[in-house]
Amino acid sequence: MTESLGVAPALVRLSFLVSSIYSEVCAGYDLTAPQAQLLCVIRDQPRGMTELTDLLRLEKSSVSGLVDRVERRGLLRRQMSPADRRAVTVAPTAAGKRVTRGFYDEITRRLHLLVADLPAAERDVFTLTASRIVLDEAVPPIFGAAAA
Amino acid sequence: MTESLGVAPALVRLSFLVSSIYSEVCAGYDLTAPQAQLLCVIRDQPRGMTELTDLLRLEKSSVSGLVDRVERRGLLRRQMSPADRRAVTVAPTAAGKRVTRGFYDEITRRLHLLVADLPAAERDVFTLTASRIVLDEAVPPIFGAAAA
DNA sequence: TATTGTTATACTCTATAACTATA
DNA sequence: TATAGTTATAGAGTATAACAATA
Repeated sequence: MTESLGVAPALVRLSFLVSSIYSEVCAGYDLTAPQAQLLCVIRDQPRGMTELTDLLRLEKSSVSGLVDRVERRGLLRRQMSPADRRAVTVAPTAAGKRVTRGFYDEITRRLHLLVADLPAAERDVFTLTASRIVLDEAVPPIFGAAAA
Repeated sequence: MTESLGVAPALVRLSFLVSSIYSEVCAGYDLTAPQAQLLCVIRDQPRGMTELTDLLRLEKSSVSGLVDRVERRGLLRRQMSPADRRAVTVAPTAAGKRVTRGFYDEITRRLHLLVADLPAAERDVFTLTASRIVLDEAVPPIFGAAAA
């Protein structure tokens, strides 16, 4: 039997734990957490800079710099939009896709391990409640498919 | 009825959400997230630099710099240890205690709001499972009381 | 005028490596 | 020698403000 923490300590510590695992896996791919997040966001479809601003919740100048650094590593490229000559689209390169897939799969594996010891029913209920919270709060799809 | 995400997307997005709220509240107190975390960790008792290294999972030089910046704002002070003349103890000032209390209470309030719309039973089960995970994984007590 | 994006600047955060002082 | 902590350095991340180009 476990003593329950309060809601706030439980959430803050869980967030700290997940972030730690995320960063640990990032390091294995020579990525920083923001870089990995960017790659995950453009995984399914190319995105414009303004769109990335919303998804990552960063200022546009921050996105510019972040895209610069990942581009310099050859993991993504900027594409000019034919329709709007101001606009830029960001898409992963072949190397970027490989890295993203490896990273994504390993994160998934590591997080499954985190709940592996729980009874299946408890695990499912927990995941469902967490899903409810993030869907209710309109958290951007920074990991996993955009829609259900 | 909500469609459930997978375990990994649910956890990653929940962590992103909690971090966003954490940072938002930090901004209201003119703190960065690492600074607030430091203040929360020394809230209940003074800590040595090496101890902070373990609690915050940072290198000692990172802790030095972080303590420098919070000290410069007058929110904590370094105290010499009488027993070991190499050792330093970090404790909040009166101003630091006030800021920490305000920050802590607001984070708590904001996170309670996050689960306020859930049925009480679901909320309790969710909190218990989250507690189990973080206690099993020996997450450092970066928020809330150290022990149960 | 509004929008898209970049650049300049400044500060925080973090790690690695080298260092000082004490145990 | 080992431990506690700081300093030097370098790079990533971020925001604000000013800017250029296009719509």
